[in-house]
Amino acid sequence: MLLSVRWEEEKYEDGVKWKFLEHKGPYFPPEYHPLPDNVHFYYNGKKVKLSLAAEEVAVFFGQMLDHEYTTKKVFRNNFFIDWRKEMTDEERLLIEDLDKCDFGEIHAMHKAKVEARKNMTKEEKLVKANQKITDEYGYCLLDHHKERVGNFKIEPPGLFRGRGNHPKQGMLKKRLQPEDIIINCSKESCIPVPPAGHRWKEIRHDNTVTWLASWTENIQGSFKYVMLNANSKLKGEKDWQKYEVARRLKSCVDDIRNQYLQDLKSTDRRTRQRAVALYFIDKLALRAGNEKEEGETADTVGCCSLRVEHITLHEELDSSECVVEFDFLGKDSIRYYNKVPVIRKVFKNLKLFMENKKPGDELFDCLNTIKLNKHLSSLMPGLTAKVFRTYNASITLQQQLKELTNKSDCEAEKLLSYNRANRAVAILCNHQRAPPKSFEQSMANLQTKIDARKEQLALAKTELKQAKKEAKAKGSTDPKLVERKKAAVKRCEEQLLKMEVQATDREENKQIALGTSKLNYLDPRITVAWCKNMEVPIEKIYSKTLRDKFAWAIDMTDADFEF
DNA sequence: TCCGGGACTTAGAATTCTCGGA
DNA sequence: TCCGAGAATTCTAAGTCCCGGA
Repeated sequence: MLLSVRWEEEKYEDGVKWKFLEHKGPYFPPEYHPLPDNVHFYYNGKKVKLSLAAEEVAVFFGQMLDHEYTTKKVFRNNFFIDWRKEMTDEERLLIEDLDKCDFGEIHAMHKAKVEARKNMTKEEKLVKANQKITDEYGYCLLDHHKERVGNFKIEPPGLFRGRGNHPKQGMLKKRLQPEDIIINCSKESCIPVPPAGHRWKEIRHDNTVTWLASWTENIQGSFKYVMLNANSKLKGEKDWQKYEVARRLKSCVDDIRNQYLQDLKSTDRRTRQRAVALYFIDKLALRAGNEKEEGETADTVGCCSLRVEHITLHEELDSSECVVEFDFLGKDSIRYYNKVPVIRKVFKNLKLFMENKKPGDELFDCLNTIKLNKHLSSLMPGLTAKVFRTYNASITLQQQLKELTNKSDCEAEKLLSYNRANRAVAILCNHQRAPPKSFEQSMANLQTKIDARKEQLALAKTELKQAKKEAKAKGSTDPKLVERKKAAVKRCEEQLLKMEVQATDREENKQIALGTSKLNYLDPRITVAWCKNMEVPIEKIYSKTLRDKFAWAIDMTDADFEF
């Protein structure tokens, strides 16, 4: 196991990220194995033996049959177009309608495989073989340190699963070959050996970047990278820097806020648009909102790319004045819906920006993220729109923890408070999740348990009373009986409280994802300091992976740390 | 100033693992 | 000991932001 690295050892020269990098190259997924003889594909009711290439793609679809994706028109169309490209001329001539395709046996085979795997022992699941792959490909040597590689496995082929209403969903993600992969490593290192009979696309020695391998993905034409694990020195240092920038914002945020409040009155429309956008980014933790290529991705927006149709102005709503109602799809097509009272100057500006525009027109027609970030970096070096999210998330956690936790609380209560503070951040950042499938059932189960425990407690109390009475009346035959009964009542009460707290926590968490903010937005030093103050073990908050990732913070943080 | 390429962080879903209760 | 729910981890899509060239 790797030990966490200390950070003071060496400072990198400006622009040079590393001096020595050696690795084995990425791991390629196994080749496609043809279907067994008893599994068939049918077209129009007739058995059809597909060519290997077409069969592989058919299997991708067949495996997904339970998924909603396969019912969507766009997904089906894209899949069918790409599938036909893999077919032989003969197959193409025959298979002309996806609706006439029967993947039933392929689907059944897949389900049976999944089921069989469930019942396998660890050995059968090839745990050891997988460990061997990790041992061989999962590590690299970076400036004399052995470091874990994050995603050392090349992405297997499959059907593209874009989020939301993605125009390219269902397209074929092609199998990657070594010939597609660029390797990056030191000149003087052992160059990774490509799989037998293959060669790499290119070998590069660029020490100003942190990736070990890269390729161009065939759906959007974007780059993909093999990079280091989050617990690596390189990533850890970057993470630390991110929070230091956010802390610097803390020291000048008042000035910046005053500035944009002033700018709301500017005679220059561009300045006023920038000020309103900044007001949203600061107050609502909206993302910057880069421009996107139309038709290439799902239609989502952030602050700068908001359109008129995404907001509704209410002079008065629910006894508040100047309310802006937001309704748009953000990153990952997650809906942002919020009704926010704003100051009058913002409200008036919004009205002006919306004048004479159609619903599909840009709200901030004189603004984009480049202009916004240029302005921000002039106010503070390193300041960009996303720093506000980090800053507001972390400061909110710190404030909420102060407000909610008492040293005298029991551990379960402290953890509930922590989760509530975490939740406040997740709500601010709009981190949502689909409610777990079995949510209602599991809540009901928990309630049943709580009820049972309540009965048990009542019984224990009665027994205690009885024992006391008997002890008083005739001097007990068992002198420790009362003590034992007392302990039983106490135990019962503790268990009941724990369950009730758990139920509250779970209910409040139904549609909220805490993980994203914990992983990306909350300065871990706030949490480490809180744990020390509250005498809560860090393991209660951070999983093993998070403790590794935040090793730098766990090492360096004292109880008196202030964000 | 605009544009596209490039590198990196952030995101929810899918998959795998683990642990507590029957 | 077995099972299943929930936690942890993995996966990879989808953002942000910077840079360099025209």
